[in-house]
Amino acid sequence: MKPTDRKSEIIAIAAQLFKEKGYSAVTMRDIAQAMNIKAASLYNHIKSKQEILVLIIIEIAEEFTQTMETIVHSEENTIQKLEKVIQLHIDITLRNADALACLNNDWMHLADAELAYFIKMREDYEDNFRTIIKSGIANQEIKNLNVEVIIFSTLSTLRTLYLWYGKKKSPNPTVLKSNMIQVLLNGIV
Amino acid sequence: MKPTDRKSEIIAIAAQLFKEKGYSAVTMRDIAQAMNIKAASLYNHIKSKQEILVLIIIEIAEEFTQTMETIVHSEENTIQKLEKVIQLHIDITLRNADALACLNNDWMHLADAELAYFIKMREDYEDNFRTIIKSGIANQEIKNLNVEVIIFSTLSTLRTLYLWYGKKKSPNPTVLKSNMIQVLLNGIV
DNA sequence: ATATCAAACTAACAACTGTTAGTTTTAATT
DNA sequence: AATTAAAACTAACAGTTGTTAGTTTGATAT
Repeated sequence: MKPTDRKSEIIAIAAQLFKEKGYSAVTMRDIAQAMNIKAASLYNHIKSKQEILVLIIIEIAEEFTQTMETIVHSEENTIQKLEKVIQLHIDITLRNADALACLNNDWMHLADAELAYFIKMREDYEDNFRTIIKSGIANQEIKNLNVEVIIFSTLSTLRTLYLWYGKKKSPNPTVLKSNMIQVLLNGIV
Repeated sequence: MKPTDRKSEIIAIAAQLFKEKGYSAVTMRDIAQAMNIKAASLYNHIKSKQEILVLIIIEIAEEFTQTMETIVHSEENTIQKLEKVIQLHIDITLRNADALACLNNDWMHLADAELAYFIKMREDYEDNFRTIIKSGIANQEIKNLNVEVIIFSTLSTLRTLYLWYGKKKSPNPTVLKSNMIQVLLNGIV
């Protein structure tokens, strides 16, 4: 019935719980109970609670980083690049909203090497986004507004999509994408 | 030197710590240490850790609720109302970014009555926002796009302002407000 | 000087935390 | 039927958690 192995199940369930209550508020016993096993049994599959967090966050962060790298170096115009970025966020949100919530809220509970790695990826991502916007302003494809405000308002929306998707009133993916492009690029007025 | 009483100091320091690590990851000993006292001494001023959370979140939530109520019932046009909402979020972010972070990330750790009260306020806030947008679309002051997408992208940006404000690259409040209005209302293209 | 009171302290608690060690169960392979 | 290995179990640990009880300190008012 379930083609995924036990470790993947643990990670999926943990991500779900982390989304609801946050990493620190979720105990190994909570995760175990959600799987109908005892906490100690989890350690047959994973090394530590930390490892679960790392596996949830880093994979997704790398996907963002790599796809953004591809987009920024492509030959498309600014508008097309921004549409690709919007698509990227919508895709990952639809595929793994729980992990995305975890990445957004619990990244600071990563330790040492992984924390540094994550922060580096996030900075690179924002720098690439900034490059797209600046070049768009230079070409006059984008209005000459404060670059940081543009980056911040766009990324804020895309990063918190997971909060809204799944609500009863939220539109289907196709409508979401086209309306999101309209709202973020052309405004609402 | 400090006109605030001890209880207010505890709440301010706790909000700061909650912002950095989240409610569950911050211990009473952490809060005490940041004040150079022992954990038990905190209980001369506050009833419980829960009470700290309630005091941080509810006051701000009520301010949002009340001001939004005033805005939605005012005689201004849709654009003016939206500008007032943007101003509201910027004002509170500048005045109390820590509490805002706490409201956004830790509201689910409220208990019972306060949790229900908070959720009610948040729903009312969103409903009032929806009313403004719908009436704006009806008047043709606002484009006829998906209402939920408009609400979600605007509120996402305004709610996470605290994440960006204070960064070195962030603009001063006046520039922030005018650019934010431009970006959110008229778009970037 | 004495009394007062807020605000600090020490000491301790019972419950809960992540994790380990060693054992038993379960199911597939030989 | 015997062997193996994955995956569950019980029991326990050392450290941390929020909180309480009772005591001492230090400044202010009498």
